[in-house]
Amino acid sequence: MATKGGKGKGREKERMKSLVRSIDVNMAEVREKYMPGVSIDTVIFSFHDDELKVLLIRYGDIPFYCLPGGFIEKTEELDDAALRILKERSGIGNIYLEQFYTTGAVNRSQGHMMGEWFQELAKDRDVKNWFDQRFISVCYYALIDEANVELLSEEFVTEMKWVDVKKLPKLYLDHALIVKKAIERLQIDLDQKLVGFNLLNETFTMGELQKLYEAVYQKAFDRTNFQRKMLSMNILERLEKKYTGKAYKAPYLYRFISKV
Amino acid sequence: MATKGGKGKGREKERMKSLVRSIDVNMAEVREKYMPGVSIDTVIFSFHDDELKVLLIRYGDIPFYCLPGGFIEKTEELDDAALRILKERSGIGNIYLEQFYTTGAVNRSQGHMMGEWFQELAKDRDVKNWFDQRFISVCYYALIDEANVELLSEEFVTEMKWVDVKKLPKLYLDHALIVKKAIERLQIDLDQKLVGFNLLNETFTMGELQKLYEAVYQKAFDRTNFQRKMLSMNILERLEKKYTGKAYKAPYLYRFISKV
DNA sequence: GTATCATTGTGTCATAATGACTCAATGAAG
DNA sequence: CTTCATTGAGTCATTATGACACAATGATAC
Repeated sequence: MATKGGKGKGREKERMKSLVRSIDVNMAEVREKYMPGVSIDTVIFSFHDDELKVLLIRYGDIPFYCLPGGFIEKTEELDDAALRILKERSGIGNIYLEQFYTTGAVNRSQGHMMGEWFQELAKDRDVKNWFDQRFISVCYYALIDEANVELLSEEFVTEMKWVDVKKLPKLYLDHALIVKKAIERLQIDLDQKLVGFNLLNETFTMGELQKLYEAVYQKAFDRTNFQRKMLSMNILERLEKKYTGKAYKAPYLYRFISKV
Repeated sequence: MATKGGKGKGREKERMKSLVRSIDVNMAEVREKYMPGVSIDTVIFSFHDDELKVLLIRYGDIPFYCLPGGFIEKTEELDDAALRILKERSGIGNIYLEQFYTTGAVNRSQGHMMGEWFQELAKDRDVKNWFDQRFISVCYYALIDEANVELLSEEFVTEMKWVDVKKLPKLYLDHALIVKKAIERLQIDLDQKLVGFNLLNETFTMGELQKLYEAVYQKAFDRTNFQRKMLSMNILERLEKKYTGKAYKAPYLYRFISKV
């Protein structure tokens, strides 16, 4: 996906603090600033064209995709770090975000030459030792509305795109496993915590809501029973009808009412 | 609870590898061996006298209790580290063990003088810097049968006991929060994964099973409906009656059949 | 205007699950 | 033999669920 320009100096400044920028500063500063051996990865879901998608990025010429991730400042809360990283990567904040898994495979950093790749990107600065560390990664997932997001890619990010979870390319290390775990967690949370808020527009039709559920659970539901169940939960407010211009009955629009 | 003696040289050797022993070896070796800034804490549940209990330990003269915890070797998988630490603390292995949360509050190590306490225990070795690190702790929970466990306390462990989750004393840092999160997770898992296996004897009565559920969910269930639900799941095998010597009808004994 | 058609909203029906009960059976003590 | 706490099983009303049927609707084709 093509990189879109930032909107102002504020945003540019934020970008300066990011993971990838960090390899451009003095390594001593990085070691001073960040927790060693611990990282954060985020699985950012969106829902578009009836597909559940995750945000993937690629650095430099590295031939595989990564989940947006970063490091934890020594004086920063875990949740805050995840929010900051998410903000830096996708440009948005104020989002539903949940920790769901911590991965720490010993070989996470082996066989992938991440150190070499970033060393190449960073040129004469010594970053290899940093990236060759074994990282224990605390994983969060987030849901965003693809339509409301302006993707801001960073200096060393050569690609950034939404990918259907059913068509994942080769991913960095165990990131495919992380996505799998995130979907499992999303399935549990979708019903219980009504996290669908962020994956749909403010208003939506019952059919759209059902397609979201079907994308997340990767199975079909009976249309009428689905509608009955959703309505019986008393979390939807029925609005006016939506005239689509299509040759069939106009569906009602709904909105979540339990924002509280 | 009084410390019970180990059974042999093998067990003694295992104890040598533990967290607390580690402060007795050269700090350079500790820094070489373990991941910096990352720890593991375990919430070990047992069920006895109708109470859900957690295992707490106390080091030296430190005036508050801790969850059994330890550090992760640089070449060790996270799950393996948790198993090892659990083995070292409680003496048992081969147990249901699940990661459920990672905590990393910045002030986890502040205001508690953990560095000072351990420095005192370790005498002339420099351990303060290690224990004054900010630790991000990956938390696991485990279920064990209190009756089958021989508690082995270690050199610097002055106390080790089972405590009713409803009567927790002052705990180290955010360990009370960790216990709370563990119970929440246990409530979710108990039904779905039938983890009750390890909290009861091989055979048990329906009343005992109900009391376990009531202790975990901290609410009462209707006796007859509970029995109906359990029996309808087809996971229990009815055995002979249990003659308790009490002045009432003898209940049946049951056993889980879905060990597969 | 009228017919057509995909889609939507509502209703039916059988079955399963659940919560609140009743009631007989039982095992030991007095 | 009576008493009594406890246990196992059953009843009944209510709610939830899965599989359908069917009418309503909004645009298009004629």
